[in-house]
Amino acid sequence: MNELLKQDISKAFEQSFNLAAGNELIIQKTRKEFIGDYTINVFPWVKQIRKSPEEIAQTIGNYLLNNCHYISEFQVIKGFLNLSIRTQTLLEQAFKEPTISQSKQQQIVIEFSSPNTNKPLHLGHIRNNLLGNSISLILSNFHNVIKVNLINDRGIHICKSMLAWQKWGNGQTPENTHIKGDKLVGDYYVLFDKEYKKQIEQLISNGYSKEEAEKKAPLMLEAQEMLRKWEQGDEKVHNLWKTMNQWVYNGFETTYQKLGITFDKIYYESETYELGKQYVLKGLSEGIFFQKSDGSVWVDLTQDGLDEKLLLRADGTSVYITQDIGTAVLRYNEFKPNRMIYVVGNEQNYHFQVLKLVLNKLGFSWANTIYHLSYGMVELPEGKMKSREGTVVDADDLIAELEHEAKQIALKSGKLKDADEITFQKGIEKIAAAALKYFILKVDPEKNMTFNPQESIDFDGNTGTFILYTYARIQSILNKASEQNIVVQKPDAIDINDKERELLLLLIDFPYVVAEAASLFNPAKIANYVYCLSKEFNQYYQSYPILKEENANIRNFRLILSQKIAKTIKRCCNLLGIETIDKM
RNA sequence: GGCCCUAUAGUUCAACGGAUAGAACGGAAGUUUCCUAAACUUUAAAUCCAGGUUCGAUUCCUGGUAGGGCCA
Repeated sequence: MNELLKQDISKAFEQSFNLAAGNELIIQKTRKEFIGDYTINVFPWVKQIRKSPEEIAQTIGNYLLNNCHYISEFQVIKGFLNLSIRTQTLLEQAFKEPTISQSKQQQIVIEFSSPNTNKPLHLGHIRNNLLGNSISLILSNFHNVIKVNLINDRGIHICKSMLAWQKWGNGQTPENTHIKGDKLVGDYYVLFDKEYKKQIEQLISNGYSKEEAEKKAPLMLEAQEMLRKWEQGDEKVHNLWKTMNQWVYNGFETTYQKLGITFDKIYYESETYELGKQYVLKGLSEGIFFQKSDGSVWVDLTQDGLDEKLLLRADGTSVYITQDIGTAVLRYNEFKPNRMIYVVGNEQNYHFQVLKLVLNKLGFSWANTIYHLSYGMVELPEGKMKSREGTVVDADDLIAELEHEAKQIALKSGKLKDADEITFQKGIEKIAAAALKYFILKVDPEKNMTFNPQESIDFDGNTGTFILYTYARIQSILNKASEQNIVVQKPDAIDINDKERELLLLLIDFPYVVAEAASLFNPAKIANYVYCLSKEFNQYYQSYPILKEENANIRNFRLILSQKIAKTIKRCCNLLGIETIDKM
């Protein structure tokens, strides 16, 4: 519809004013207080044409009315040209299958999640996972998408939890404690920190400076020793490392399943950091990087407006970026993607600038295909989540809490009471997941968002529940229709009311919304759209009978419209990684 | 100290440079003999400040202020 209008309006400008409308031509929806469906604004051309806005709009309007069969009337208000589309055309457009994309255009690798194996997943990870997953789903309409995860499974922080377990673990395992693996390991990480702090305080009271104490604390020295042993391939350390990491992976898997997240390929930092090191050393020998007197390797980015950046520590151990270099190369060689997307928080904006530059300097022309999909932090009302202060919102706890709340509401309202135990539980889980996913995804990714644990996530208003409810309502109507042996079929020529018109226009919008979401990497566009569609339908439902409409032709139309809306809601939900349910 | 990001009702979010800035929650007032009230209707309430560009600025530019982040 949009394209068609654009073409014809461009033609109108050419024929009437011998002028290319160009990029200035923007079609928007007519505001509700005016008559019309689509609006263009002729102000941009007033200077060139040297006529009044009203005159220009009038001319274009006349041209369209005379030359385009689908325009039924137009109105000019100031510089705005409001066009009305023939109902028949709207019906055709709204009910045809949306052609989102014909062929897979590009190969895209998208990395998201990227957890550390020393801590359980929290709300920040949830945002990352949901964004990555939804964007993959959206892009899959246009491209061949490969979802990858990079697990940060090595380094000093991992050794800390290993060391603590070794010292104080008493042979605890997820099996014998019934504690989820990632939680158990996380507990030991916290324990390390606690004991480490005690040692620091002890040393300070013995006259050490804070800095000295932090370096000299025996626990820290032991952890560092463990890391060295790990890097040398010490068998005992490696066995412990493998065991504990496996606990964590099992734990993560449970959470991923709850969120409906899967990956096509998992990379481990322990398998890529050596490769990264090789490239850093290669760059050093080629004079791309330089070495400081202590032996550390750096890259000078002052020419590019940045600082010098450390690539390899003095003791030869690698830093974050070292392994990112290795992983990028590995990934490129494996998939030869046209584009590599990294879904990583905006705290790492600088890091990715550096990564791109470093890869460029190493001569990888594909470095420019890297796109850092940067998203804002999830904050609490009192500020950042801090694990030390215990304010981190744990992913599993949050999901459990939401399920509990959904259950209470369902029991109280008597919903789902006919369902058997399993269907009921499944329904609750899906409702809770939808509420969480929608809550996170409706916010523009680049913005920081606030999460209030007390108020938690709403089940009323602009929420995932509302969307699911609308869908279930329509399913209920359609089920009743089929019970009454009413066949949903195309109606004959029909007059439609304003609400129906609004709904048709929204349906026509769907493919454009998906395209916009894809080009902006922004699932919030889909979320806003589906909310708008659901709200519009609920209002419609309230004011007009659908199944109970007596005129069979109108009833037919209303049923087929409802069916189409349900289908579109479901599509949107699926793009957000949300599963719909037929009853609630 | 250098660089980056953000700023919209009491709160959480919308609004390709376009018409009277939309919603939700919360507040106030209503709607169940009728297709699911997790819904619907009515109502009060906002663009951080000062300049600039433009026919037109919440949106773009400059300078403040406040918050967040990154690099030392």
